Amino acid sequence: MPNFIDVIIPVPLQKLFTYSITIAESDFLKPGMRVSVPFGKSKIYTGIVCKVHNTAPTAYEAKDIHQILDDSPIVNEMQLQLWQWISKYYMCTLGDVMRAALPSAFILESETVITKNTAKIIDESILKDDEFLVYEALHHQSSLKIHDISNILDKKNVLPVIKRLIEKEAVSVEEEVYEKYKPKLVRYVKLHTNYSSETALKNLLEELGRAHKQKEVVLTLFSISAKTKKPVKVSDLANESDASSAIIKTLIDKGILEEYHIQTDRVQYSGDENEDSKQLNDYQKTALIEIKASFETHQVTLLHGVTSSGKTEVYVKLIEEALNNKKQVLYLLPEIALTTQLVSRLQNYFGEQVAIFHSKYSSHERVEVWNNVLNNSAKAQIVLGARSSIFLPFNNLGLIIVDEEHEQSFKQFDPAPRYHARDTAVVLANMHQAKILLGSATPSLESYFNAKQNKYGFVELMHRYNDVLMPDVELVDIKDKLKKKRMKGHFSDRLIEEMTETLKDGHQIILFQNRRGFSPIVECNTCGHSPQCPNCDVSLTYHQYRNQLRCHYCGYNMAMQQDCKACGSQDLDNKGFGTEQIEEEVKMLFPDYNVARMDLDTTRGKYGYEKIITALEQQEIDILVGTQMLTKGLDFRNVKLVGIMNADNMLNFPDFRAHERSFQLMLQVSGRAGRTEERGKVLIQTYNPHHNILQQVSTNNYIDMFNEQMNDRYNFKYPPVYKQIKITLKHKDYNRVEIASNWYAKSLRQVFDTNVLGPETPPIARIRNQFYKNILVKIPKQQSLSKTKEAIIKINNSFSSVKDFRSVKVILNVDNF
DNA sequence: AGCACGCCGACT
DNA sequence: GTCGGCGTGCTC
Repeated sequence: MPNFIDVIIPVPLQKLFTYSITIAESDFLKPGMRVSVPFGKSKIYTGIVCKVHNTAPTAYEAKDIHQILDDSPIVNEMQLQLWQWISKYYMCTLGDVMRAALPSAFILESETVITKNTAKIIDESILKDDEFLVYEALHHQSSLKIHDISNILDKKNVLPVIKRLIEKEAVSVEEEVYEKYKPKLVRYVKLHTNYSSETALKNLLEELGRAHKQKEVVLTLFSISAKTKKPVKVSDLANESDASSAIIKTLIDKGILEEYHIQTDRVQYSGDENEDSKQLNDYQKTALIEIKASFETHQVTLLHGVTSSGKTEVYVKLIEEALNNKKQVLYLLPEIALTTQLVSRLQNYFGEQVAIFHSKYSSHERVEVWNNVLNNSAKAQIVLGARSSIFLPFNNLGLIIVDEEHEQSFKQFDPAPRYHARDTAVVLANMHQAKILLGSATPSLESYFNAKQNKYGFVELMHRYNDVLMPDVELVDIKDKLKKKRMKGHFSDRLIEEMTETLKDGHQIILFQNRRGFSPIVECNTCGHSPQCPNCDVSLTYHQYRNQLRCHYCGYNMAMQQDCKACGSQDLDNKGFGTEQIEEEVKMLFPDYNVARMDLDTTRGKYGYEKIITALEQQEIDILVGTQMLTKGLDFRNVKLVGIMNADNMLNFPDFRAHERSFQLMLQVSGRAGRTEERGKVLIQTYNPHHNILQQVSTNNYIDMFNEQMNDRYNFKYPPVYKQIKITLKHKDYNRVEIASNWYAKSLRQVFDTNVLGPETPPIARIRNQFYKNILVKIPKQQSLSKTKEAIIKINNSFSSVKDFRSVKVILNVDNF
C-alpha cells in the first residue's frame, strides 16, 4: 500500500504538500518531524510532517522525500494545532507560521554546489570568458557555491553561465543540504542506574535475550567502558557495535540506557544559590488569594497593579506553585524588558530552572532552549521570553504570565504571521488547560473590557510597595511660558527649577522625549526646503553623532548638507527635536552633571542597553534623556524627577489609540519617579494642560480614562467594541494601487457595506519606492469573525485573478492594533 | 516566495 | 544577431 505524508513547507502558500514515502519510513515518521523535500524544479526545503496517511493524491504524482532529519518529533501535536489556529485567525499560511515558530537553525537550506566534471576532458577554447573563469576556479577549489561564482564574476545573475557550463558538460551541480545547528554537546550513554545491581543486570540480559542487536549494544557498552574507563560517546558505541542510532534510541527510550551530556550548554546560568522568595505584604497576599480564586472560575485573569506595587513577587508565588505541581511556566515580556533587572531577579529565585528566549540570542542558543523545553528538561521549567516564545514546544504548561500586558510590541506587524502574543498565549493556555495571568499597571482597553464583561477574571493591587506615595504630577503650560518668555530652548523655568533642586539633593533625573512621529529634520531657512528620501515620502532625519541624514524607513543615508540643495542658501536649521537635541540642551544648562541618552542609536549592540541601565543604577549618570525604552519595568532607587518634554505630540498622533497609549506611556514613565521613601515628582510640559488625558494622568485615574475612551470606541466603532482587519495594498506604480485599492474596497463594500473604510493613503504614502493604500474592515461584535474572514479571502482570490492586479501586494492584518 | 519559461528592447 | 528585462504560471 502506498504511503504518503502531508508536509508544511516554509513558503507562503496556503496548501500542504503531499510526498510519497516507503513503508519503512511510514513506520518511523510522525507528525512534527522534519524532512527535507524537493520542491519545484531545483530546490530542497525543510518541511514539517503534518500527517502520515495512505490516500494517494489524484491530480498529480507525489514526489519522494529527500531525507528524514529527526529521530523524534521536534514539534508536538499541540503546537501544530496552535499553528493551525494562528494561520486561520491571522489569515496567513502555515508556512509563514512555521518560519516564525522554528529557530532558523532548524530550517535547513539547500545550496547548489558546482563541481568539475572529471569524467570528461574539456577543450577550454570552447568556453567563453566568464565560463572559463569559473572553470579555472574549479581547478583550485573542488567545489563552488552560487554565491562564490557571483563573487568571481562580479555579477548577480550567474545562472546562465552555469547553465552553459552544464550543457558543455564541463561541470555538474548538486543540491547540498546542510545542518546549520552544530550542537556543542556530545551525547554520552551509560547503563541506567536501575540496572546497577547484579541481579537487575542479569534479568536485563535475559530479557534482551531475543533482541540480539540490543543485547550486543549493551555488551559493547560494557567492553568499551571497561577498556577506556571513561564515559562512552553515543557515536563510539554506534560505531563499535555497528548499531544504528535508532537501536540505541530504543534502548534509551526503554530506560535501559541513559543519555547524558558532558559538555556544558551554550547558555548557562552561573549565579549564586537560589534566594527564597520574598514575604508578601498584606495587599500582595490578598491579591494572590484573589488570583487563585479567580483561576477557579476563569482561565484568564487580569491583574491591574499600580507601578511599584510588587506584581513580580505575586508572580513568583504563582510560579512556585506551578513548579511544585511539576508544570512548565511561560513568562512573557516585551522584548526590551528582557534585558533588565527582572531577569536576574527571577534567576535569583529560581536559578537554573529559568531559560531565557529572545531575539538577541543566537540561533544556536535558541535551539538549545527549544530542546530543553521539548524534553521538559529541568533547565527550562520557566521560560522567560519575548513574543516568539509562545512557539516553544511546551508539553506540560501550567501557567502563563503576560507581564506589561498592554505593550503593543506583543503584536507582530511586519512579516506574517501578524500575531498578537498575548491573545495567542490565551489560546495556548486553553490548549494546555493552563492558567494565564495578564499583568499591567495600565491595562489595555481590550483586556480591561474583557475583565468588565466577566470574560476574564479581575484582580486589583492598588497599593505601592512600602506604601510609597504615587508621584506628584504637575502640568506645565508651555504656551503660557512661551508667551511670558520663560522657556530656554525646550525647557520651561519650572522644569529647570525642579531639575536644579533634584540635582542639588543628589538625586537623579529622567527626561522623556517621545520619538514617535517626531524626528529632527533639516529645513532651509530661506526657501523652506528640506531634504527628502529618494525612495520614500519622508524627510530625512538628522543624526548628529554621524553628522548624517537618514531615512528611518529604508535606511537611505547621506552626509549632512552644507547648503540647501534647492536654493543654495547656507542658512540651514535643525527643525523638531529628538533626544539628541534635548541632550545637547541639558549639557548646556547643567554642564557640571553627567548626561546620557537612551534611544535606538545608543542602545545598539548586544549590551548597549544594559550598559546605560547599569551606569544609571551606579549613579554614574545624573540625567538620562530617552524614549519609550525608559518605560519598561525599570526600577531605579534614586530617580526622583521625571520630565516629559512634550506631551502633545503623542496625544495628537493620528491613531484611534493615541489617547490610550499616551496615558499608558505617561503613567509608566511617571512610575519611574520616587520608588523609595521619598515621593517622586513628575513634570509634564504641554501646550494643552486641560486635555482630559493629562488630567487623568495627573490624578492617576485609570477608570475615568477607561470610561471616556470606551465611549469614543463605541461611538466611532473601534476595538474593543468592534474588531478590525486592515488590508494594505502596495505597488511601485501609483496608478495601479489606486485602481486596485478602489476595486478592492468596492468589492468589500458589497458585503460589509458601511463597515469598510477607505481606501486611504497612509501618512507616508511611499516606502522603498512602493506606494501604499489602506482599507479598514470593521467587524461588529455579533458578526461572525470566521465568516468575515472567509468573505475577505474570497474577495482576495478574485482580486488576484484579475491580471492587472496580480503584481499588487496585499497584506492582511487582523487586529491591527 | 522563488524560480523557470517566454516574449520584446539595447548592445557587441 | 544575442543579452537580459520582467510578466506569467507553478510548485506535491
